Amino acid sequence: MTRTATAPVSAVPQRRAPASAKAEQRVRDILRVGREVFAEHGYERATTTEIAQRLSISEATIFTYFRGKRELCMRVIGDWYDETIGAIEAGMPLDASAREQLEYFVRTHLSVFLVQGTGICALVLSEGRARSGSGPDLGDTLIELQRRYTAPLMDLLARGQASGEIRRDVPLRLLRSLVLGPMEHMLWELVGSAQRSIDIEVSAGALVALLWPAIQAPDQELLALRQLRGELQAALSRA
Amino acid sequence: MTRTATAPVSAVPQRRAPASAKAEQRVRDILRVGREVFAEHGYERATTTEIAQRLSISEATIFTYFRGKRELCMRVIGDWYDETIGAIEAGMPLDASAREQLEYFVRTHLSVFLVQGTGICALVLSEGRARSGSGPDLGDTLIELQRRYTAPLMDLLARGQASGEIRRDVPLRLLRSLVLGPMEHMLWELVGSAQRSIDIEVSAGALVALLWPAIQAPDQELLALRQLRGELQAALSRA
Amino acid sequence: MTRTATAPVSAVPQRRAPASAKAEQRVRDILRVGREVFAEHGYERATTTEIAQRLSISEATIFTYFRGKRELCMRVIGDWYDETIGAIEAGMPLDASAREQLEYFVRTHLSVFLVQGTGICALVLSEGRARSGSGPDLGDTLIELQRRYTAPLMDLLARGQASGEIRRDVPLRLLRSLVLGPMEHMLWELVGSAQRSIDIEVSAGALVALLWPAIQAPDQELLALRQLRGELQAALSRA
Amino acid sequence: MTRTATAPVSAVPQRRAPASAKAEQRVRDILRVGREVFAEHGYERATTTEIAQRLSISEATIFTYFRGKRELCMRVIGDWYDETIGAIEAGMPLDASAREQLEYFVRTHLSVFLVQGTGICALVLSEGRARSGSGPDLGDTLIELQRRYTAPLMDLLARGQASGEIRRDVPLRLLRSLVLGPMEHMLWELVGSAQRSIDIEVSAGALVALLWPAIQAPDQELLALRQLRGELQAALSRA
DNA sequence: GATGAATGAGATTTCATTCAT
DNA sequence: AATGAATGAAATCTCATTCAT
Repeated sequence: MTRTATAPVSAVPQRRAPASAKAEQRVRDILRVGREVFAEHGYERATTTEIAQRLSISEATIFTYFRGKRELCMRVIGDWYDETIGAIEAGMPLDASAREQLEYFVRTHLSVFLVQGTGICALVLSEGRARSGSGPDLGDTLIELQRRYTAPLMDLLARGQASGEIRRDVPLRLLRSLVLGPMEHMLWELVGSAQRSIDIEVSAGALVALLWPAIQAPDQELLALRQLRGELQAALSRA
Repeated sequence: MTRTATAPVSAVPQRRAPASAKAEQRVRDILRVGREVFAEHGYERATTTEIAQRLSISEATIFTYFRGKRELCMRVIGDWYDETIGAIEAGMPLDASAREQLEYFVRTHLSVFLVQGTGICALVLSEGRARSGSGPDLGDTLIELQRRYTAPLMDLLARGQASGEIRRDVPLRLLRSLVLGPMEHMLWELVGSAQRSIDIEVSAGALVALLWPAIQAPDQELLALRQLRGELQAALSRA
Repeated sequence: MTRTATAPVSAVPQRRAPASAKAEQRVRDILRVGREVFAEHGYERATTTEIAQRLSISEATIFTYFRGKRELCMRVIGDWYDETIGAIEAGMPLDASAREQLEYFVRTHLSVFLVQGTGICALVLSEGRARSGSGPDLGDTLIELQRRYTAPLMDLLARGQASGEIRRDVPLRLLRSLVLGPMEHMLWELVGSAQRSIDIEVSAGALVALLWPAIQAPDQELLALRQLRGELQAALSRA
Repeated sequence: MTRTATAPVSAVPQRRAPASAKAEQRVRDILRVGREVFAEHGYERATTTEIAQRLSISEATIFTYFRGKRELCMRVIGDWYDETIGAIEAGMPLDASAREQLEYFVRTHLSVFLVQGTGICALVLSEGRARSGSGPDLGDTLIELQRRYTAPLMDLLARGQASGEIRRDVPLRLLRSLVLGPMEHMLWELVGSAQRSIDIEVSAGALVALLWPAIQAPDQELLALRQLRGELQAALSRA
C-alpha cells in the first residue's frame, strides 16, 4: 500500500488547518524550503529566518502554519519518510527472486537518497538519532517511522528465507545491518566527496553482487556441482 | 604506535603553546571534559558554559587555551582520531592471515566505540561530516584524519589482495564500505537501543564470518568444479 | 433602573453602530466570551485568538466590531459596571433603615461578585486601576464608572447621616473605605482559596454586624450615661 | 527578628552567585530598577529591555544575574515582602495595649506603602494573586510570604483576644479582613487620585479610631456605667 | 595565568492588527 | 459581513567571546 505526500500517516498537528488550496500551497512551500534548509545546515544551524527569507515571506507566516521549528522539522522528516517508504513499497516486485527484490530495494534506496539530496539523509540520520530533549512523543513517532522504513527490507529478507533463497542461520537484524550499513556508508562517502554522479544501476548491481554471497543460502550451485562430481567419480569407478 | 594527547599528529593550531606542566594539565582537562560534553550533546547543543562548570573553572579560561568552541571541538575530534588510530595500528598482527587481521580490526574498532562511548562517535560521524561553514582548513584536516583512520583497514585489505586471500575484482573503496558500513550500522543500533553490553569477541567474529564470503577470493574448489563442468559440456557437445 | 448591554450609559465608541439584529447578536457574543477570557487571564494574557476560537469565528470579525483589544476590554468592563450598578440601584430599599440598606448593598455586592465570578472582578480591580498607557480618555471613563459604581453606597451613607443613624464625625470617603475595603479583602481571599461557596446572606449579615458599631451614630444610651457620670462627679466634687 | 535586604528569607536561586561587591551592586541595581519598572507597568507590560535601558546596561546582563523575567519579578516581590515584614516586625511595641499595637501596625503599613510607592503594592496585589501558569513552586513561595506578611497582625489580634482587649466572638480571619481591607482600599484610592501626601499619623489614628469599636471587646466602660446606674437607682429607691 | 563581568548578535516565538476577497 | 492569510513589531532568552584587572 503506497502513501502519497498529501496524506501522510505520520500527520503532525499544525497550528492552522490548511483548508484552502492557497494554504496547502503555503504549507508545501514551507516544507519544501524547510527541507532544503534543514538538509543544508542540520537542525540546530538551520534558522526559521533563512527559511522565511528564501520564500520571501515573513517569519511569522511559518509559525502560522507550524507550531514551531521543531514541529516543522518533524514534518520535514516525516514527509521524507513517507515519500521514501511509499516509493519503495510501491514498486517492489514481489514475484521476482529474492536477489532481484534486494536489487530493487538497493536501487530505489540509492536513487531516493541521491535524487533528494544527501543533506536530508544526514538530517534524518543525525536528528533521527537525536539525543535526549527531543520531546516525549517525538521519539515514538520517529521510531515507528524507522520501523516502517526498514519494513520492506525486512519483509523481502523474510520472504527470501522462507523460499530458501536466503540463509536462515543468521538473524534478520544482522542481515539488515549487512545491507543498510554499506549503503549508508557509501552514501556518506558521497556526501563527503561532493561527487553525486554515480551510476545508480551499476552501483546497486555491484553492491548486491558483493553482498549476495554473504546473504544467500548455502550455494545451491556448489552443492549441485559437488553432487555431479560425486556421481562422475562413481560412474568412472564403475566403468 | 600509540599517540598521546599532548603530541598529536594532526596538529590543530592552538592559541598558545602549553609552556608549563600546569598549562598542559589544563589543556588535557579541558579536552577531556570537552569530549564528554560534545559527546553528550553534539556540537551545537554543547556549551562552553557547561564545560567550564564541570571543571569548576571560568569560561574565559577555556578561551585562554583554545581560540574558540570550534577549535576545541576540532582538537577533541582530532585527539579521538589519534587515540583510535594509534590503538588500531599498534596491535595489528601483520603476520596473521588476512581474515585474522580483519577480525582484529573489527574487534578493536568495536571496542573503541563501546569503551569510549557512542556519543563521541556520533560527534565524529555527524560533525566530522559537517557541511558548509566549517571553515576552510577544517575540511582538509578532517579528511586527512579520516583517511588515516581507515588506512589500517585499507592496508590490510590491500595485503590480502596481494596474497590472494581477498578478491581482486572489486575496488578497495567498495570493500571498505562493506566492512565499515555494517559496523557503523550495528553501532548506531546500539546507540539507539541503549543496550551496550554486547560480547565484542562474539560480535566481531560473527560479523567477519558473515562478511568473509563476500570479501574472500573466489573459492578455488568452486572454480575447479566450474571448469570441470565446462569441459564436460564441451566434450558432450562434441560427441 | 436596570441597564441593558445594548444601551450602556457609559458609551465607549465602537467601530460601527450595530445596525442589524444579527450584528447586535455578534457584538453580544463577543462581549460575553470576551468577558470570560479577560476574566480568566487578565488583560495582557488574554488573546483575541482565544476569544475568536471559543466563538468559532475569525479573529478578524472581532476587529470588525471593535477597534481593538483595548476597546473590547473597555466595553467588557463598562458593561459589567452597568449591569452591577443597575442591579444595585434597582432593588435598593430606600425606605428601610440605614442598616438594612447597608445590608442590602453588601448582600447584592457579594452576590454579584460570586455569581459573575471573581475573575471579572480581578480584571476590573487590576485593569481598572491600570497605569500609564491606558490612553487618554480611558481613565476618565473608568473613573466616572467607579464613581457611579459607589454612588449607591455613598447615597445610603449620606441618607443615614441625615437621619441620624450614621455618625457624622467621619468623612463619607472614609466610611466608604470601611465598607468596601473588607468586602474586597474577603473576596480576594475567596479568589485565592478557590472556595466559592459561602453563604451570602450569612456573610453579609455578619460583616454588617461587625461594621455597624463603627459606622452608627454614637450610642445615645452611652452618651446619656456619660453625662450622668459627669454630673455625679461634678456634684461630688462640689460636696 | 528583623530581616535585611541582603539576607532575605525567600532566597530565589540566581544564575550567577554574586560573590564580589561589584556583582552584589549589580544585583541590587537590577532589583531596584526592576522594582520600579514592574511597579510602573505590572508584570506583563514591564520589559527587560526597559530595565536594561534605565540602567544603561545590556539586556544580557540581566540574564546573567537572573534566570529570567519571572525570577527577577519574584525576587522583587520577595524582597519587598522581606523589607516590609522586617520593618513591621522590628518595631512592634509588644508591651503596649492592643490598640496601640494596632495603630503601630496600620501606621507602619501605610508608611511602607506610601514611601515605597503604590505601584509595587499593585504588583504584589495583582501578581501575587496571579492565576494559573505562575509555575509550580512560585505559588507556595508567595503564599508563605503572604502568611508571614500578615502574621504580625494576626499575632497582635490574638494577643488582644487573650488579654481581653479584643472581642473573641469573631474569627481572627474576619478581624484581619476588617483591618487590612479598608487599608488596602484607602491605598487604592490614593493610587487612583495620584495624591500621595496624606498625613500618615493622622490617617492611621483615624482609621484605628474608626475600626476600634468593631474590634474591641464589648465595651467595659459601658458595662461599668450601666452597673453604676443600676446601683444609683437602687440607692435612690432605698433612700 | 585566571577570571569576573559584560555584551553583541541573533534565534525563536507571540499576537494584535490589516487587507483583499 | 466575514474571513483567510499575512505580517510588523516586539519580547524573552542564549551563548560564544572579549577585556580589564
